[in-house]
Amino acid sequence: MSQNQYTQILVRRLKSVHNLGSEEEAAIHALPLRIMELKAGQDIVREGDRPTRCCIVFDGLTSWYKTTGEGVRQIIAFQTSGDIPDLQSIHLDRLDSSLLTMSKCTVGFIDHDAVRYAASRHPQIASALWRTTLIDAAIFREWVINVGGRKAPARIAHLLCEQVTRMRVVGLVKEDFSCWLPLTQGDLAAATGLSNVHVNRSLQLMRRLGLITFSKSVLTVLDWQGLQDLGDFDPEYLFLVQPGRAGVPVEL
Amino acid sequence: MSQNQYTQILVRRLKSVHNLGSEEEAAIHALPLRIMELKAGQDIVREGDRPTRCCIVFDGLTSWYKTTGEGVRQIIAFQTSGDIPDLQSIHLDRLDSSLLTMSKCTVGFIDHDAVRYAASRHPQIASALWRTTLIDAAIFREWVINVGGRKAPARIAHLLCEQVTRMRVVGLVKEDFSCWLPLTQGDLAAATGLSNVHVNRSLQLMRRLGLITFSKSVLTVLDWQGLQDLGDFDPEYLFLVQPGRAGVPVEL
DNA sequence: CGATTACTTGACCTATGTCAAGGAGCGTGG
DNA sequence: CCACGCTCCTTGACATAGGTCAAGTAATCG
Repeated sequence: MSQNQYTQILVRRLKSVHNLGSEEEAAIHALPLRIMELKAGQDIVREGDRPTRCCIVFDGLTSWYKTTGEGVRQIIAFQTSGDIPDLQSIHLDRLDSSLLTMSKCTVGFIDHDAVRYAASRHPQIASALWRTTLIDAAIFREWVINVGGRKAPARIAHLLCEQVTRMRVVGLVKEDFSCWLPLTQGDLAAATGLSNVHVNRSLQLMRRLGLITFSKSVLTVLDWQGLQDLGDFDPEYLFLVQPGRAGVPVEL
Repeated sequence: MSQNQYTQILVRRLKSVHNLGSEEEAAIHALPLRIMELKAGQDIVREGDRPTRCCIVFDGLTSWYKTTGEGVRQIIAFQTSGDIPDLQSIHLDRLDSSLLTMSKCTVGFIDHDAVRYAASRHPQIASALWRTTLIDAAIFREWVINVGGRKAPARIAHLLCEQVTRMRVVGLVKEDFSCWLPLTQGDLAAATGLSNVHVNRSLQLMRRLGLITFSKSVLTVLDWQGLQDLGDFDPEYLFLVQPGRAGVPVEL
């Protein structure tokens, strides 16, 4: 894959978040991007780090996580193709959580300085990036509700709905509503604040209800409406734009 | 209180988040601010609204909340003096949660257009505002961990630690480590994802341990270290700056 | 002073966690 | 190609944190 094909993924993502002109597109394509392949289970950056560059996910799945004093690992967010996990590090020098590859990943790195320069030259880019971080925050808010207010099966269903929805937007869900989701039941447990065993049992319930199939990292949704109902899922908080309507043209 | 005294609160807050020059200060003082007094228990804005202005809290306590399909109310965040709860609405037109006054409040409103204009003229202000929303996001992340990964007493202790820490920064905690915290046990339950009764019992435990006193909306911390230990609290995620060091001078 | 709201307590229930063991799949090295 | 050793999934028995219900008390307020 050429450099240009990677930046194209970034352009598409940002255009789905905010209007960008051709000038801005060119500026994004001109960003100095370093591509890296990473194995599964690697920390990309760790809590306490002070990175000087941003990470962009092009392929694979990554997650933010943090460990409590009692040693419980809590996953806070997942990122797939097009996501910029640590965009916030442009303005928050110190990382408050760790970023982990959940699978083999292709990621890119861009120096903060380059991002800042592009943003200062192109207010549209700055707006797009800001809006991206605001959507991330909206997702965190929904996660608070998910782990704080829903029962086990609903939590898991909600999480799966979110993943499928976000992956669908970037073309990672097949016609038959199946997608590659490289998460173990233990990972789902860490993301929902449940135990391993209980996730297992809840998944069995969801299978018995005919909602999903999930094995060997392949999730298939058999009953999308049913899954959304179980998970109390309403995608509004993801602030997706209708295809064709390229974001809300808010000017700085 | 004069208009200027209110904008002064805003200036102080933003300067604690990011470097601002005298020019930027002047621009903030020039913002058209409308002050309002609100009673306790009022929705300032609601999920689904498309506000055209930002809200700033000058006095009292407000909260973001959302209600699940099963009717469980989950509080997602609290705001006190100097906080700008719905700053994100500059870029996200639709609100994904509702903002409620937990007490009598003095709030101010500034039109989005005015904020955008100030931000476009003064990159430092734009950076300060962006950084503010990023810190909010860091707090959401910590809340995910809190409700997802900690036991009841730890959750409550962590929440109280956060509130006390944030209020201390803006001078709302007295010498004797007491502060006005207008929350019922039911509110604490909604914020921690616990039941009313269990919050009651956990608070009793914390009192028995000699950590706090909490009655009639007055919280007194008797053992700050003990409370932090119980709550597994580390304030790093709040990105406070040492007094004197006015934020990290990151340029757009 | 009655009504309302918040707090407290006890009894009981259940969702979820913990522990432990077995099985299935899979990559690696001999 | 087998065998070992992973890691993950599954299941059962049991434990417990926390929820629910219900009633009573205390505080607050018009």
